[in-house]
Amino acid sequence: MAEKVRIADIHKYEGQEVTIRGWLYNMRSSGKLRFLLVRDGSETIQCVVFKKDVSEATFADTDQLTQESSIVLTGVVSADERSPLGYEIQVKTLQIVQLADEYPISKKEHGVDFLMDHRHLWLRSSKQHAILRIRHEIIRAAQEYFNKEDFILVDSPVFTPNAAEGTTTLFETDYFGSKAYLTQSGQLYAEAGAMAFGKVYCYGPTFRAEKSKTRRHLTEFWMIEPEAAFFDLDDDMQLAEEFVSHIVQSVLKNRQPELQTLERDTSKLECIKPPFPKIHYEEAVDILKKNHIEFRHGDDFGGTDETVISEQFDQPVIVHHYPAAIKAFYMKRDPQEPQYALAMDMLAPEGYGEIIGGSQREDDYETLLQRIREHNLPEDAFAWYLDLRKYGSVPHSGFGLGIERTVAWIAGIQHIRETIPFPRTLQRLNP
RNA sequence: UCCGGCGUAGCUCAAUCGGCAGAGCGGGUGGCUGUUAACCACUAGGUUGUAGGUUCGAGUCCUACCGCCGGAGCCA
Repeated sequence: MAEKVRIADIHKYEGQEVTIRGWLYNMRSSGKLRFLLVRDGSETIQCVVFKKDVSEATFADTDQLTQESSIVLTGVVSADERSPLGYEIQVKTLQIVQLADEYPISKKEHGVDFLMDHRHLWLRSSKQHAILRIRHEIIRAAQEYFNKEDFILVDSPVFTPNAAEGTTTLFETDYFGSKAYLTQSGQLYAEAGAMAFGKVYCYGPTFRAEKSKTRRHLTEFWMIEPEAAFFDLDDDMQLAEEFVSHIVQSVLKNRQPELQTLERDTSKLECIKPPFPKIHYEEAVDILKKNHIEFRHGDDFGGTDETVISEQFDQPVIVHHYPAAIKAFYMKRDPQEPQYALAMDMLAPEGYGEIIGGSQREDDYETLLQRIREHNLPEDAFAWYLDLRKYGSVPHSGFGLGIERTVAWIAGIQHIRETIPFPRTLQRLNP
């Protein structure tokens, strides 16, 4: 009985008979020869069927095979220079598990909309494999970093009774007769966690009902949000830069083949090491002025503005001290210059935009209550949040990192919709 | 919501000035003992997004609608 092996491990079995289980990626035939390209999720390998080496029934079976038919085959592993993997399998027996119907995704070009309609099948192709493996590595490395730094995972709820920030449109749902909203951030709950555990993070999906139609937007995206007690804005920025460089270096270390598949210029990633450049909002505005960009002082930066600012640097750049007027109610103001919030955004290089938004939080009860009133937010819904300022309030800070934008940047993908298995956008809820 | 673009075979596209709707891939049949998006021959496959209009004649021009894509605003 041949050992069942993953194709990724095939190099350990040269000269031995093995069984692999997978799907037919492609087949080429040449008279009495059949070349089956078989993938099993871990890798793809060419399997050679010689008519004289197999039974007549087995050889006849290969003629029926269609793209993506599921098969189990047994054969001997042999080294071969002509194979991209370095090995191929000389087939002895072949079992068809299921003969696939005509497969909609051919090896030629397809449009994005067609591929997205078949996203459940598109995930099988090599480019999507590479992207999602990099996504996996980014999430793994992010959790590894927080674990190493003694942050505790304290997840936030998805159903919430109120908006974290009054401005953004929320998805409304019926919650047994009353209204509930899908969360747009786990931050407020992470703050409660930080007061309980000191250092925490949450990781989960977040939802924005904004009608944004750009390559940087999804209606459902994943965010990882650390929050730490006794952290000021400087501590927060230092955490952010060390966290992001750990993620980039982990991808470089563990996902080289995937980066090559995507033809990513890794020299742009190798230089990502702390410290990152940190500039005041006013310095960022000066950069826009020098580049003759029309910009109204006091506004937030648009997509083009972000690109121009980030192009001045090889590394991600952190912009801090935004005008308080354009920032969320919970952000603490700078005591020296109260017109500025102790806020910071991290902009990814190469025009990939904002990947982190964070701040030091307002920790004074009266000030926070006043902000809630100024923003016309329901006081009773925030009673528990205000409690955090009544029972041992301390300076604290945190940030949120958008997973999909980070994947797009590190993997070098133009459009964010390919960085998540099943994207949800303004126009797409299926599959 | 606003601005711009595109809808032709299962898929990706072509069709000159308004004049017989085509190719490649995929499917089917046959051939080939080392193929690398294999190749060769033959073959099936169409309400040109929908509705109306102009014209001897519309894939092509006009109007409306529908769908999708890109960008702006807003944000991670």
